[in-house]
Amino acid sequence: MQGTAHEAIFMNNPGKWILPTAYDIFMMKMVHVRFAPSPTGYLHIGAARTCLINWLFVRHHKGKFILRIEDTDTARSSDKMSRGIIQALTWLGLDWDEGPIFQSKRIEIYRNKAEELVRKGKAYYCYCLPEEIQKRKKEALDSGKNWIQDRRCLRISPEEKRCFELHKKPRAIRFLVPEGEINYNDLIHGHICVQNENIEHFVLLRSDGLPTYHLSVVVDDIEQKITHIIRGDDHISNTPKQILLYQAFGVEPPEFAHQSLILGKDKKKLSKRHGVSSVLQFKEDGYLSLAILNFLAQMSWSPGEERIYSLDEMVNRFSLEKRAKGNPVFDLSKLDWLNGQLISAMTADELFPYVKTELKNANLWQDKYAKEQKEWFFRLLNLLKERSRKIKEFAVRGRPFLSDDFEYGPSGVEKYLNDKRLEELMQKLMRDFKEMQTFTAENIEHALRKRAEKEGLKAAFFIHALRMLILGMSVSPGIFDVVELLGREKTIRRVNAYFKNNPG
RNA sequence: GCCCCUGUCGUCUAGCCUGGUCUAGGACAUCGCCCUUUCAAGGCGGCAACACGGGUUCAAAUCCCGUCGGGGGCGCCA
Repeated sequence: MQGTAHEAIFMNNPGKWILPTAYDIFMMKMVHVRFAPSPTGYLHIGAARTCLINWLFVRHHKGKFILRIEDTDTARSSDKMSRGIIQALTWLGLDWDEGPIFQSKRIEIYRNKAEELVRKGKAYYCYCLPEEIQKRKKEALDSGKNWIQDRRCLRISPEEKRCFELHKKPRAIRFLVPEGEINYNDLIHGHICVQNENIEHFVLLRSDGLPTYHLSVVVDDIEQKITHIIRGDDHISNTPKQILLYQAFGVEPPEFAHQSLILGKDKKKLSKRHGVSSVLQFKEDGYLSLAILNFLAQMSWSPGEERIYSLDEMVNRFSLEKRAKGNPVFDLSKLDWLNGQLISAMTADELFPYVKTELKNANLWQDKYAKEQKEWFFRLLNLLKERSRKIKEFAVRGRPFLSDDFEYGPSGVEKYLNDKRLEELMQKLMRDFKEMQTFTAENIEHALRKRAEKEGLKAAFFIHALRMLILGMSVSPGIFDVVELLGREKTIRRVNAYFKNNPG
């Protein structure tokens, strides 16, 4: 009933309608979706994308979003990683309505469910050691046979079994895969069919009493009334196993949607190997969360025009059916562009907290930028934002504005500060600056061009040299704005200081 | 080896379901020009793709079959 009704609503298949009760309608409309990371590492970019897709879907359908931490692999999971994942999600702005629910606190429940399946004859005890199975698997494969699972413990004699139990031989619980085939309709891929004979008798409960992924995920998804499971393509082959489990528990399976996997440049599934860092590393590197979100969302999805979308806009436009099936390759150049677009479009006010953090890290921050020099500081932000692609660049490009402690770029010195008459000419320009009534960009430009004309030189001669002298770099915002912002006194002081320290 | 998924410019994608309007559109990157004071930004332009082979059809990127390529899975990991 549930599945059919969902199909009717979400697959646009009105032919399948049957009359639901009021309760059914309520349940049908309430989409329950979960994001279930495993805290065996930081939240990496692929997982963040999965979370985003789930989040967009559930917000679009005004459902409930559950965060579940799948930490049944006690050896590899850690609290620290859980906290890191939560921190990353918070930074991205992907909020949840329930949880985090830790599976490690529910072990007893899974254990009982596994035993229940054994009692029902849908699962069985397996006394094989993992090493034994591995050996048998290798032998089968080496002799050219296909290996699924030899189901040895299904056939052991009662005597043998009694003996194993007597000696307390460790036992796991395996699922007894019935004959037949599994069909399901993937919301992204369409119809998928797998023969049960190709599904191994997978383990539900390990010999140490801890559940495996398949068991815990299905038990939780049932209990938490998950209606849509949206995850990576790497789970496609797990889905039939899980559907089998739903059937064994007598529950209608939810809808499944498997989305493409992000690939590295070598076309392999993106992983730590590719040096692609955690979500939080992107934050460190000066990316804005909205840029990351746009970047991730627009892999396998095209919301329309090529631009930045707010989360609300993405939520409105989102649809699983519009998702592309092919695996996208991870390429930072678009992210950089997106980030640059965002920065340029931000107001100084919006930029302020980000840049403040960055400047603090670079030891360039002073409290006066938030107080008496706030207006000046905002002017600086507006000048720098046009040509910045990452927040980090504000510290680099902004340094000579904020501190006298900066370097002179050697190639720029070589190129623009080598003229024999430079000092003399610059002193003349500085005199012009001193005589100026109001020190504005307009007046500065006028004075500089006039000076150049008098000396029979191109304005560019003064412009490039002046930029090097006062900023130490050959790249900056428009020089007249720069000089105005830096101020008359500091400009003259820097020019003089340079010649004093570099005589001749 | 077996099973499943997938295949449009270098990259991200639109188009595919509902064949003709596709000499395949956009964006990023790249190249060139303009603007100019450097770098960006902006404007204009260039390069660049339907994996291949069969079919169906008056007509195929679009439908069917096959081949090849790519990815994922085949754990007492999740």
